[in-house]
Amino acid sequence: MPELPEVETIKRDLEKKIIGHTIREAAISVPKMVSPKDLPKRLKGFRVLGVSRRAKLLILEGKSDFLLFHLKMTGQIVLRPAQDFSIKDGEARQRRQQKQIIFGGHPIIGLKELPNKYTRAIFCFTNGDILYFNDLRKFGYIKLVSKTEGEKIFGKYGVEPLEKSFTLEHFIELIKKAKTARLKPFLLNQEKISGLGNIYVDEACFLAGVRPMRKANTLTRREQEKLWRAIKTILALSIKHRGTSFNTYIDADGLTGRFWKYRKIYGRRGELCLVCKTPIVYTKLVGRGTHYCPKCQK
DNA sequence: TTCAATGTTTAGAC
DNA sequence: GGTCTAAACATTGA
Repeated sequence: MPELPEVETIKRDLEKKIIGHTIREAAISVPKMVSPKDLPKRLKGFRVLGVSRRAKLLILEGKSDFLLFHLKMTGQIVLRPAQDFSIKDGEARQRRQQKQIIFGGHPIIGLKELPNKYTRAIFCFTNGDILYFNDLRKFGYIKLVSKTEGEKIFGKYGVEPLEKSFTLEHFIELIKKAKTARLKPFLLNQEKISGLGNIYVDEACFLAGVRPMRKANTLTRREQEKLWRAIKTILALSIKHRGTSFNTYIDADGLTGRFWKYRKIYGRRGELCLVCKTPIVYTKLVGRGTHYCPKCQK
């Protein structure tokens, strides 16, 4: 699922747990998802000094390197705290369950054991905590880069929509440059604005009352402003609800993303618009499933 | 069997 | 240089 709010949620949860901790050992099972090839060797003794996010990239900051995670469509990060062996068996299991924290990503139903068949990399910390990188479709990647290389990668991404630098003026400039591009590909383009994915593009367009297939340069000033505001509103709302989970990975732990319940348009194919009761239209746009209300969105 | 899925990159056409 | 499209990556489930 990982779009900006999901990665941001992971980032906020992780930084509370792993800053200052050191990787004792790393193991990878799908080499093509990882670079450089000798990553496990090079990660020995990697101390996490900070956790951050750029676009949809999760970043563990080391002394001289960045460890980058991209979860793509089905990536998932789980931190399992060290198990407490000092308490009795049944109790330990229960406590472990309570302490087991899911840091978002794609929910894989019915696979609660760790590691599981989708586990692509494992990082063991010296304090006993274990970080799992799971990815059903193997689209994601893990990359250890120097800080210089890292900055180069970050530089390719566009403005962060929740930062102050994402001003209305800046947004209007981008729209101007986008010319005849349709809103969907324009908003999905990470080099323009970074972090929006398919769900939030549909949601933002709905909130702004504009159709995803509108040409960017046909927006009125009023629509530009509404869309700008909608992007920030939607992202902030989703972060508040810990992002989007299509399903719950672990039941009743209160830690799964709740934004799914608040979505107004995405994934509601065939249902009625919550505002005007018109059937929601589903179509394909630039190869992506796209939803809009033909009455509310112009 | 066929289609679609939360992301990104690339190739080719215009 | 830009934009658009389809395809590729790999897997599952409806």
